[in-house]
Amino acid sequence: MATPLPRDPIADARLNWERHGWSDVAAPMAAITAIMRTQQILLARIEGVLKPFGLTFARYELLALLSFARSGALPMNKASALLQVHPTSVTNAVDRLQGAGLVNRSPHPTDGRTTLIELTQEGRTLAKRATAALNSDVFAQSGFAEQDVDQLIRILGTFRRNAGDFSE
Amino acid sequence: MATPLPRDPIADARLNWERHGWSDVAAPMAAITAIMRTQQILLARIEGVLKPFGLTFARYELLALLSFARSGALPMNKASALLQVHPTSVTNAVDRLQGAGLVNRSPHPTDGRTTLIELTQEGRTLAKRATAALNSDVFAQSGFAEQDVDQLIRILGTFRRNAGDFSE
DNA sequence: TCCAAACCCTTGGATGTCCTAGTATATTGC
DNA sequence: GCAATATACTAGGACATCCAAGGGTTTGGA
Repeated sequence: MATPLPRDPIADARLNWERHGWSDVAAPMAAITAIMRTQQILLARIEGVLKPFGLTFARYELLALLSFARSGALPMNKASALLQVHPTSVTNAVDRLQGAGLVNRSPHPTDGRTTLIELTQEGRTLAKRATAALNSDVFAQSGFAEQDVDQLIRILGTFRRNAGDFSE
Repeated sequence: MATPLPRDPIADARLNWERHGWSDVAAPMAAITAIMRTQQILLARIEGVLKPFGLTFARYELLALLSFARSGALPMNKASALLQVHPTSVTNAVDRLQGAGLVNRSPHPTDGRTTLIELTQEGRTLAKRATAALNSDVFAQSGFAEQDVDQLIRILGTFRRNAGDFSE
């Protein structure tokens, strides 16, 4: 980990915004920049925990998604929609997971366009172990106070709904 | 924009966590996943606004940082520290900005190891225009309620300090 | 029935991030 | 004063993401 900066760079950016007469958007700018930076920190932690398993976050997410599907299999376009990433990203992740023997591709029984991704036994086992590691090493020590976790879920949930992620 | 999902995938993930007996970490898991997804949405918006200027977010951040430096110039290692990205990422961004005529590299007057990045006149102008676009098209319509912006700044500020971003 | 439009996946290209290693310059300690 | 250590930047490689384009499969309207 790098040496801490003497001052908060995002707070400084906010001051710069105010100095330049953009006070009306300085706070949202700071909040959005903080989200970007926080994501970066969390991603680094997650990748660090997953590295010993030979997984990246993208691959883990796919593995976890499959492990929660009753049949252990999902169409690629379904996975793309649920993970909210571009179809090519799923193709990429499946290629690597398949290369590692964690998933298999199989044709859809009724739709010739669709490819199903299914967990292998090793894939299911690895997903379980990786999840346990994330639970204990990241989620159980998130660094957020309990009531702040609730605030985040509420605030970001509203944001995501307004952004068109889901309708419900 | 893709069609909204009928259900919130993160809320579903949380239910899955609870069903598997991980209730104690289900909420932080949901909060962290929400941060990842929110970052993705915001980044896409920002990149969309910057695209007409021929900028990406990474390049914009560097340009903006330089525009706030009194002299319009910074050592690369300083930029790396303030933007909190790897030095090679700064090298990459400077290469492209320099290719576009927006910044120049110049030797540090007293330290032969150090390279200064300085804004060109076009760089300064473009930074100004891009910032105006972000202010009006992203930050002024962030989608966060005013009090939620304050909550985010507080919660994420505490998190970043605890994560070692800054000491203050 | 049949062809155009819609849909699904993959390939190829551009960008960004990080890591590791290598070169050059400064600083430190003996 | 000089060797050992530290610092600064860059080159090459692995991954991830997106976009654009292409080939195969389905669907739906004329």
